[in-house]
Amino acid sequence: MSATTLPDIGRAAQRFHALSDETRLEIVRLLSHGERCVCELQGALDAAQSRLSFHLKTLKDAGLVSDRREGRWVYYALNRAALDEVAEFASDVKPGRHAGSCARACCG
Amino acid sequence: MSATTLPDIGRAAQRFHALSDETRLEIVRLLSHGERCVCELQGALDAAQSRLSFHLKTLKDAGLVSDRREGRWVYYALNRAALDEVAEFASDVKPGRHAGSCARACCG
DNA sequence: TTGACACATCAATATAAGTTGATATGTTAG
DNA sequence: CTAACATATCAACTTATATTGATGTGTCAA
Repeated sequence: MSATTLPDIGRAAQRFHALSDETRLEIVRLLSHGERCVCELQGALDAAQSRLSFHLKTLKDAGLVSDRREGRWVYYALNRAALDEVAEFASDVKPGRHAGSCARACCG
Repeated sequence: MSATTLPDIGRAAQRFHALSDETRLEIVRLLSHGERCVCELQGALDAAQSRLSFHLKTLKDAGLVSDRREGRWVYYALNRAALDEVAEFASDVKPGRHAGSCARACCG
């Protein structure tokens, strides 16, 4: 991922959007300790079940988490690759990474 | 910034939200080449002026850009520290960083 | 000091996202 | 087979965001 050819800016926006909600960030924080089923998250966050389900779907659609059914439980886990992409975007875009290669590039 | 004490989750959400819009990501991409005045961005993005102004304010409120007036122009530039924080969040939260230290932590 | 320029702000509107409560689906225990 | 559980989905509603066009503010040049 290079800053000159940012891939799929729409996909990046979707990932950032998934991370733009406090409830979802709490979920991510909890999942950073390992996979969890919905009911565990529910207990930890004290959130209505349908609400949690909605946020998990948002995270999943953005590729940030994956889910896995085990019996009646569904376990969610963070997707490391997607988080890498997020971090990569942020560092690729930092000024200085272009070493003056394109002083007035992109702006007419 | 450590994952066990994610600072100000609200602030993180605000930063991610600022990055959750394609127009704003384009702005960020342009600014990654160096500071730009609004009219340059306007030309590059073919966006209405008030629209651009709105998005720049969103980025500024989130601390992702700073502005500087020079004569009649206002130049915007990326804020490296804020981008660092974004990248840091993404990497702090990656599974594996907790090395089994808290197997079932946080979940009752 | 007037006019043009660069930008910000506002009000109105349109669209998207989040919450809630109810219902549906799949799974397991009895 | 049925009841209970874990989760997903849906419809209705509320709230937040984005877009547009108009107006306001600061700055410069003539």
